[in-house]
Amino acid sequence: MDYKKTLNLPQTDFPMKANLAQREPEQLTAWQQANLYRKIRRLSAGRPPFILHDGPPYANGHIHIGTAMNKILKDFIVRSRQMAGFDAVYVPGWDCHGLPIEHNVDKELGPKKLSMSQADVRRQCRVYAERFIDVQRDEFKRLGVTGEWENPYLTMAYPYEATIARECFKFAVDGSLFRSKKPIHWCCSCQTALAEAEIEYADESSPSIFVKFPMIDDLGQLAPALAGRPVSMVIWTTTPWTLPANLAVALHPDFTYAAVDTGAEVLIVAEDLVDGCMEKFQVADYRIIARLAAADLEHKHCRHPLYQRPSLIILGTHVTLEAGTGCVHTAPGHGREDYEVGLTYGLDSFSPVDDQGRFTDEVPDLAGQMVFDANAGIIARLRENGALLASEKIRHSYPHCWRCKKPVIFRATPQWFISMDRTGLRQKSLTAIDTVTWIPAWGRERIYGMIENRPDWCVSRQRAWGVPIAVFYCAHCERVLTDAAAMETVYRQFEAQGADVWFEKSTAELLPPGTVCPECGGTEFIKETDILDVWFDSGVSHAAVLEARDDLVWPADLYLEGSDQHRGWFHSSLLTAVGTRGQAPYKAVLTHGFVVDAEGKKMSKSLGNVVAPAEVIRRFGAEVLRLWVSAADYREDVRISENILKQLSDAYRRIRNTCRFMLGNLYDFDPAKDAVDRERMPEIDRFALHRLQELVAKCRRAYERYEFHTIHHALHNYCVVDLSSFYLDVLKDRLYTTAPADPARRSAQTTMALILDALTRLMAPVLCFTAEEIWRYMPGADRPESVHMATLPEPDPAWEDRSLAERWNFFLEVRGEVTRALEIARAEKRIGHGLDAGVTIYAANETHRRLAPFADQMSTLLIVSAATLVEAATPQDAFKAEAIAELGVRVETAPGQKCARCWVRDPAVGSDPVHPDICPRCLAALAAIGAGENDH
RNA sequence: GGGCCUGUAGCUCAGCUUGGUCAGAGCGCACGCCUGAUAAGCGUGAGGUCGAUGGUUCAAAUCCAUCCAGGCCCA
Repeated sequence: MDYKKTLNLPQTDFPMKANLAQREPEQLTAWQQANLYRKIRRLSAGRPPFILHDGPPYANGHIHIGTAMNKILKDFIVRSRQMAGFDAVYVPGWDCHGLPIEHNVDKELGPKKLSMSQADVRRQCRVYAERFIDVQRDEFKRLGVTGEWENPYLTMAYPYEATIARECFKFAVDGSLFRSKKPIHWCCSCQTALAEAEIEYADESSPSIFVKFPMIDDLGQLAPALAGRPVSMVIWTTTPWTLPANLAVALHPDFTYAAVDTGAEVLIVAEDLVDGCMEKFQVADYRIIARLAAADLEHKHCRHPLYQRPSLIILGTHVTLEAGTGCVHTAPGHGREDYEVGLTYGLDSFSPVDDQGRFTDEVPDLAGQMVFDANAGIIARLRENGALLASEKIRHSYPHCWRCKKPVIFRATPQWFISMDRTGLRQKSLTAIDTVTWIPAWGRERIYGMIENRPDWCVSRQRAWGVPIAVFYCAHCERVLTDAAAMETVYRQFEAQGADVWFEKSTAELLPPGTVCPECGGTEFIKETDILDVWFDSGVSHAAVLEARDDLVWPADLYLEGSDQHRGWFHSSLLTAVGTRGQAPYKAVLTHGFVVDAEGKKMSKSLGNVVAPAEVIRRFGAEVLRLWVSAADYREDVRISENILKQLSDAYRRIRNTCRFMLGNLYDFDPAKDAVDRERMPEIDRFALHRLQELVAKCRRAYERYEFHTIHHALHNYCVVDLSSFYLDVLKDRLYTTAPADPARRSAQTTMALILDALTRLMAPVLCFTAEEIWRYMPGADRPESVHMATLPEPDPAWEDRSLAERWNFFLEVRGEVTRALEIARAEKRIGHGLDAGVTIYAANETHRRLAPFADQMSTLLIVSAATLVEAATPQDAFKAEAIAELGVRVETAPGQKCARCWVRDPAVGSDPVHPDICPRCLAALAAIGAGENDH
């Protein structure tokens, strides 16, 4: 007889092979058709909100692996908070304005751009951004990320643009917004400001000159040897044309400066550079007559080499010994570092150069000359004055305009700033930082240091694609118009027609008639045409999104971005919120690291180690990508490689198969009718469920703390260690060989159903596709239609039993010793399958006492045919346990014949005349099934 | 050059706060078993001087210093 047909072997259509790349899109479509997202929203009405506010990615190009990780992490949080009982609305956003898009549009337009108005160019930029929002939206959805994809926020949406303008105006009203000159890259040929990204570096030949700045103050007090001597600071520069704008000479605070007597005069240079300089100046005979600390020279004055005006000696850490003299010519209007250091000494950003690069009337002797052309004349004048110590040519890397390829200059132009200190923004922000939970905690130090030290926020850009700094200033008194009612009429127009109206309409058309300057009574106003830094755009998302939408709350519960955003979005959001509302816009800020390659190196095209999310999805599925995100401790940098993805595929298959096995054994189980009460369950089932509670508790805690890698390891370990290699393995005999409705079998099924239910819910935020797939196959009807409408399991105290767990954990240790003994017998070819074996377990004293309760189920639990517990010392020839005292194992071939049905060896096999090849246990099962009697 | 952070088996992670059974887990690998989870399942085993070097201590993966490698942000 074929007894196999009388067994309850697993049956399921749940596929072993996931075929993720193909099936995931089908699942996404099914969710969409079922309107799952809306159902979840309706289901959550009235629940407490949990708002993760999305930091907007830039609407340009395809998503990369880092963006994918960021969005997947957000999805874990949104889904797990949703399933934890919150109403977790997630509104994704896009950052739409800014230079990269404007550049790409420029490239696409080519020469056509020249004939287009700014408004036309802006329209093209808008179309471009829309295109990539669609691309990225599809890519994000493909990752399984849920949210308001049909209703995202866009920084270029008209109401959003109006909010940007209004928030900016608030800074104008409270006096934080001011204009000041600051040096920027400027192309004299294109007559335009250039961003760093628009600069190309190329080798250029420049003058290299060493110039004396005679001391005005006498240094006799610092060094008697200098009293009454002609003393000069010596500077080096490669841009002689900036000398007319010189206001200071900078020294490094830590360097020592040498006063070098060359006979006729005394020159001051950094001590370490004396010999090199003297060689350059062709001074053979010299000696150091004094050494001066930089700090002692600070605030002294020397004289400008061309004009009768002083130049201040200042200190700055940007000074180096790599070239020159260690004394740096400082023109705050013509250099970035010069400007920064100038600010701390209150120096003016003097920049007597016009839009075309010609000197202005502020330099009468050079007025009208192009700066580069002026170099020769300036050098000649210096030589005449006796101020020139050396002059040569050098080739060095110099910035050029990306468009016209001509060399660019640094030139101070009027820019708009938000002051960090006029209204106490810095201090208020620092205070606000400590009301926020920073995860990891060092995030607090990082942003605190940045806010503490940052300069005023330069918010103006001389570009086309952005939101204007929508303010007017009085043509008469130059003050910013702060008439809120008048300005509100402008912002209403933004709301209705977009910020484009600012560029399309005249001042008179924008402002209500009769608008008067409250300061001076003037009636003429000038419209500012600079646009805002895009960091301001995204920085006010808390106002444009959190405050504006009824289903969101201010402040957000959480912001989550890469650690670079301490300088970026966390930073700009903090400043705009504190400046206008006095509080941080977030309760907590979570940061993740960057995705790096197998060696921990950053990804770059040149290294060829870039991993594209689309490629990972195609080969492994989004689910494996999600598993990768869940497995890593994202607070540090996260590695990705072929090997790592392979490993996660294996882990995925293990989890999937474990669930599939349980599904296969639940094919005839109806929880409503067949479930078994705890009181009637065998201990091992109760132990499995106790362990499940521990798993649930651990995962809930980890979700709470956003520690997803803990969940991944716990889930995987539970599937492998608790289920697959122990509980489910032991269960097979009970599930397969007993009668279908045998209470023991029903108990096993009850246990598996409970485990599977909890497991599926626990994995749902991470493995959103697979959890849903399992959910559809699970037995029972009393369940939400989607796992994503369900809640996370909670640890159920009814299933907890610590003393039982303690007993069983000890038994598991013993089991480990027995498998070791079995392995030895297997290696000696005495047994093959474990069911070939009969074991005798020798235990004494305490060990025996703890093992005794397991005596009569030992063979089942060890999956051997016979197991006898003997209270005795371990005989010499038996296996002696190492880790457990007074425990030994003897392995022999089990007595009797192998039952043809259950494969367990039993001396009683053969005793039944009708079924001579099966055991009494199987006979009873056959009787219960009602099968067998008429089958042969 | 500065600020913040990281460095435990081939891989992903525990352990480090509160120094002394703390050198662990799973995967992978090797070998074996099974063929009633089968492009599955079970078992056993090998693998790390805890980035390096100094120091503190009776004792350091765990505390301190320096260095090396790497990341983010500035310059």
